[in-house]
Amino acid sequence: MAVSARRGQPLTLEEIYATTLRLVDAAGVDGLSMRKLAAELDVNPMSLYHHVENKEALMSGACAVVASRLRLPADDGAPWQDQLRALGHAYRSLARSHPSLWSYVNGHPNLVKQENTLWAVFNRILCAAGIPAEDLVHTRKVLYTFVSGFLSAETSGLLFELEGTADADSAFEIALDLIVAGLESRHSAVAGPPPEPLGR
Amino acid sequence: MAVSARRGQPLTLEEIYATTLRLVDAAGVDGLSMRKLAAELDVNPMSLYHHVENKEALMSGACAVVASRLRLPADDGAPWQDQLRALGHAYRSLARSHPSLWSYVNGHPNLVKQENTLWAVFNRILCAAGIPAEDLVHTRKVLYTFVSGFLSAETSGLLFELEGTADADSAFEIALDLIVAGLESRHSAVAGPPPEPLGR
DNA sequence: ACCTGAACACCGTTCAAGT
DNA sequence: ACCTGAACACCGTTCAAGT
Repeated sequence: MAVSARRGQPLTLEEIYATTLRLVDAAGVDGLSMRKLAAELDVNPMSLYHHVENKEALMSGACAVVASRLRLPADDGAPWQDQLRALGHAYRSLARSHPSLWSYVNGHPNLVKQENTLWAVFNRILCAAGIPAEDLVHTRKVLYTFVSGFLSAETSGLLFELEGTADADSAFEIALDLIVAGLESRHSAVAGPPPEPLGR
Repeated sequence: MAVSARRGQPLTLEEIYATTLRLVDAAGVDGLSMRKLAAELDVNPMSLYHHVENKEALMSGACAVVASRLRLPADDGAPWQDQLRALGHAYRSLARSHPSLWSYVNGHPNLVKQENTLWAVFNRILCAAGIPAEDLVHTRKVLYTFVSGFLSAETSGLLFELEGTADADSAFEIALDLIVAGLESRHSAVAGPPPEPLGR
């Protein structure tokens, strides 16, 4: 055989990550091992190390594949409240696409480095909400932890059932309501014109 | 020897959990194994199984020990805003007492079952905040995920430095500000003196 | 270039045996 | 009652060897 005794074609990163995600979705992160992954790919366990440095890099790559699928809402001129909610929904649908992976990375944040594009969109919306520049970074971080916390609880099944989504759906709306209301009352928001920085 | 060839006295659950917490604090949850714990206790690895069913039960017990140390603020008649903030701070100090354990349980929520007393205090405060009964459960769950998310990010070092706590401290105040403001504006609050819109 | 087998240093856990 | 040693079925990873 030219390439392998067991497979007709060489391994690719794409199929490695795709199979990783399939296994994690099926059996959770604890149910994934290099050896099981290799078996699923019909390959010797050690072959994986020719494509991926180690298990941590494998997980990190799988996270990057998922993160790249985030569909950031464009700036359509809608009120910042609507744009913030749209961003929240986009993020939530990403988390729900791979629940086990998501609840895992929440405890291993070094696995994924957030893309600048997400922060840029987030900043733009918070500016439109009238958040003063000096509070922008802290406010963004806090809101990020809020929705991460909700999604961690949701994807791990802690507080809301994963099956009947109606409960979690309405809870997420309440979460967004609270965030929007909090931002509105703390900083007199201005929908259309550019934000005016005001002290607190 | 009456009890053991290596130790003068039998193992106790107290020292097992205390040593578990010490190891987890020092090396993280991944740095803990039944074998290392046994070595630290100067005991055969298999002796542990006489006191604890398995590793999951060990972790669950350690979590219960920590959770039992939560000092719930009493109802002192203060405005609900202050009581809510006090509850948040009590919870945060618990999380920060064992950061590695805390960020671990966030992804393994089945390890710890929340005590009714926490929910009872939480409910009382939200009632004082004027949350209608039909929204109470959802609102409580959402707020719980918010602070859990913040503390998960803090204890895992994702967004805030663990060393200089000033950054995380002020971020937590912003988080509480946002929550209080969100509750105030959504439901006309009805407790004690009128709420003051600015936190700090 | 890509894959493999054997080997190493770890795991959690079971079980029969010791005192 | 409490502890132990040997053993089993797993891990991630290294390394020299194969094509």
